Amino acid sequence: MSPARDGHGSGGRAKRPTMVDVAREAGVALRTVSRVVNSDPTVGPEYVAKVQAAIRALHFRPDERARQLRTGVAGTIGAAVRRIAEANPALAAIEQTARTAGLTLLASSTDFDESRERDILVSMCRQRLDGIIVEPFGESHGYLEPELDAGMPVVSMDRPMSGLSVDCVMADNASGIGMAFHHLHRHGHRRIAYIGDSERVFSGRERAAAFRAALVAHGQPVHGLVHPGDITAERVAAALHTALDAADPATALVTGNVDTTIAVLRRLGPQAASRLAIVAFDDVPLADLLQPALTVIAQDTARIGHTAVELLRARIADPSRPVQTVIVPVSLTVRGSGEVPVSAVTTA
Amino acid sequence: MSPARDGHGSGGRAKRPTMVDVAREAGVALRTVSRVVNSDPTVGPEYVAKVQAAIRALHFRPDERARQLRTGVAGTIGAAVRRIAEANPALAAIEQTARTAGLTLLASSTDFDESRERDILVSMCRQRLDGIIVEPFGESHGYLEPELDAGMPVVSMDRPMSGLSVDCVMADNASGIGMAFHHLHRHGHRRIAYIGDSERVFSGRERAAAFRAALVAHGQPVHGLVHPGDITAERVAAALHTALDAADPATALVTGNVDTTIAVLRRLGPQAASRLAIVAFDDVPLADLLQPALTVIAQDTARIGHTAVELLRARIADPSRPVQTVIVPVSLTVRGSGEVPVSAVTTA
DNA sequence: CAACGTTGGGATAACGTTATCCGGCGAGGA
DNA sequence: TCCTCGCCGGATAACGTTATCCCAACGTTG
Repeated sequence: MSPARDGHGSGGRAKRPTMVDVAREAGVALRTVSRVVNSDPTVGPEYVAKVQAAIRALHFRPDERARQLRTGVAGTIGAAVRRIAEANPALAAIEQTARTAGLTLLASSTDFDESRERDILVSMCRQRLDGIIVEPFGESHGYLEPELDAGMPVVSMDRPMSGLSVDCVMADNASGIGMAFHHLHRHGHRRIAYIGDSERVFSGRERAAAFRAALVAHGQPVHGLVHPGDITAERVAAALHTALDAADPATALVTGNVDTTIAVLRRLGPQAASRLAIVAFDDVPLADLLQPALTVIAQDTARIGHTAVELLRARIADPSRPVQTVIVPVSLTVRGSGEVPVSAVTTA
Repeated sequence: MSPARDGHGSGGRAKRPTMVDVAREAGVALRTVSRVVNSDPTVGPEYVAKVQAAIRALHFRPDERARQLRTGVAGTIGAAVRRIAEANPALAAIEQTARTAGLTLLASSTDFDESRERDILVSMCRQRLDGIIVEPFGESHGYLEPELDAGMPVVSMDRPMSGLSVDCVMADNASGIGMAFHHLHRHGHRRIAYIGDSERVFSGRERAAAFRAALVAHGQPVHGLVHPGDITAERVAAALHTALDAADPATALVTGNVDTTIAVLRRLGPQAASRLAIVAFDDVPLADLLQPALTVIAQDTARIGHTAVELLRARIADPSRPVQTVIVPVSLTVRGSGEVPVSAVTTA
């Protein structure tokens, strides 16, 4: 019922006031308004007061686009991640760190779609953002090379960027898988299976390889125990069947990422899941409320996100600094599912 | 190891090519380049080819900021929600719908902080976005009034915007609470308690009021059964104590939002939780993996997000259209926790 | 008293794009 | 053959801001 909205006579859009309007209102030069807006200290207090009064009276808000066009800096960095709007603690850390550094964050979901990823990155370049953090999905990022040459700072997160030498921060996948394996091994398990993401994806490739290495290091046969692939209900079901319904069934399971973990738990159901030792790579929201609570290899997502922003800021500050890759350690969080003893299976 | 990155002699930033450079390279006028970039059909094919070749040769990318400054439209809408980077299906729907409409989405977390919310909204106004979707948190949004007058389209989501007449889309809180109550009542429960968000928050207020109304409608006493408040472990524990350890303990529980639900489940622990009938307002990720699986009142988040974008687009297209509030129905998802019989408690 | 730094504000040229206005050129009609 | 009309490309003025240059006024000093 506010009369404000449908005013302006009929159809005439209210033009926003500009600095010229403010200058006229304050009876002052344009340059002075600019100085006040940028809180330049060389303006007399009475002028400052006059200008600020005019700004308030006219409800003036400087146009950020014009400022960016003129100064060249955006004060904004982009983040192209697989999914915003899903639990993504690294993105939360990025946002937090960016905010602290006085940077606006423009986040977009690549949505596991290579062409969408490209659209987003190109769009971010067109917007002349100060830099981009990307969780790369596709395999060919050659189209970014001219952008890098033109000085666009880029940091990749979670996996390196195919063919491009950019700063990168990622978790220690190999150690994490090793820790998971050793934990289960220490609890007596000898037949340990792995189900994870496709080896087309970098992290899926690294984790599967690390698991094979762990099997070999412990003198175990690899056959039938390592199941990387697309995360579909059918494929996960097939992998579980191979691993658990064999003559010599696995008594423990390592899952390779959040989606795999959830698919496995859904497939197993509460009964079977509680009789199997499970260590999941990546922490899962509400993992502590499951039964048994989920033992996980947790990435230090806060540090990953923070590092990504700091690498980007360093690159923005000094474009010629050497390219750097940061590996962030992972940690084991014991909650119950990874400590299910071997005997639990035999009693089933 | 790519030689690309540290090139450019020493310290000289490679200046990006502009349309003038492209025009010179193509031996053509600036205007022609602009027409090609905007795919204006009145350009001869051989000119188009020449310009496109020059664009490719120079790796030219038009500067979006300049375009926006000139044309006035941003092609971008803002979303100020409580948390990106957390499960937020409505935000996912907003992003999806915006993308389909050819709009870029700029999402930011207000983070339950009123001053941060203000910063974000003002910043979005300064960026002259085409419109803003906001999940309002604070109580005073008067500072947005001049923006509305200046024609900034705003849509509020989940709750109305205090004192401002803007389009709004939200879930049917009252019906949802009513459905939850009736569901539990139909399963024989007579002592049903409610724990939810603070009544300072609009939805917390609406849901608590609806629950009180349901109690009254069923001739139940209200005392000791309705517990709105801040969502802290202590407060939730106290509320549970009041509701469950009374002389006439509650046998069923309605939780008022996701955070409350999780806090309640954490406090109860798996044993107690499985002996109590629970219907949660708002669906929870992995709700189906809990034991028992969680029965919920689910908002139609896809529709809410979609509607928010559509309301915004309609407002952008016609700023003088009447302000509209859309209430989106909720639905009951039966999974187990809401169907625990009364006897389960007495056997404890 | 004149010359000189210093402080603080005014005109004006960018930033890179789009849009308005216009002029050149080939074709069709008288 | 000349005029006019349609068509397509070229100079130029915006969009709203910041930054460069410059000058007026003031206080200080030789």
